[in-house]
Amino acid sequence: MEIREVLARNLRILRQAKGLSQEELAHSAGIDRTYISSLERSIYNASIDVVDRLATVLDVKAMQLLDPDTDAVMRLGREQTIKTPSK
Amino acid sequence: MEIREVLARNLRILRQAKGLSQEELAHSAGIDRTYISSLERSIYNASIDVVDRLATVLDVKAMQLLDPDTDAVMRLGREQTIKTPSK
DNA sequence: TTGTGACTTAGAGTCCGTT
DNA sequence: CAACGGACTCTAAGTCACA
Repeated sequence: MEIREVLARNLRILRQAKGLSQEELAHSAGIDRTYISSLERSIYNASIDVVDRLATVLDVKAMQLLDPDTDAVMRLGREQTIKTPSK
Repeated sequence: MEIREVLARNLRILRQAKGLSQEELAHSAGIDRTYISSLERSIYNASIDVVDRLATVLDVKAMQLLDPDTDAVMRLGREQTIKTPSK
């Protein structure tokens, strides 16, 4: 399992868990919409900087986006759905 | 704290814990010698593929190289020192 | 709303060397 | 053994048009 596929899956899981479209996520992270699409299709080896920016928007740590454990990531996604913005 | 600095520190900690030189690590991971040096000095934003290959050589998961928790990484480093190659 | 191709450019990553 | 520089190549980064 390529690391870029792990990122692709986690990205999509967490993005959908937050109810965001690729466009919304892209805008929040200051990244182009089509680039998000590319990442979710494992086209590129993202840099850790991009991973970090996406993680911030998705309310997780950068390291969690690279976690191959899908279940753990989905649990994380559900938490994020419940723990709404607040503050 | 920039993500590339986190990687830089973790890289150096784990590499030294394994008693490897930059050159040895570079060679084992199929990466250029000077590039490892650059990464440890936070010059570049590595791609997740490079992070993954380095993690493999260092006997850790890719996600652990991006862990900002220095103590956790050092504990990991000590474990790796004890649990020698074997096999 | 997303996928895809075509494109440009900034920077990742390599290879030579010296200090 | 590591830091550092220059010159190079290749791909990620970023944008646009269109299905």
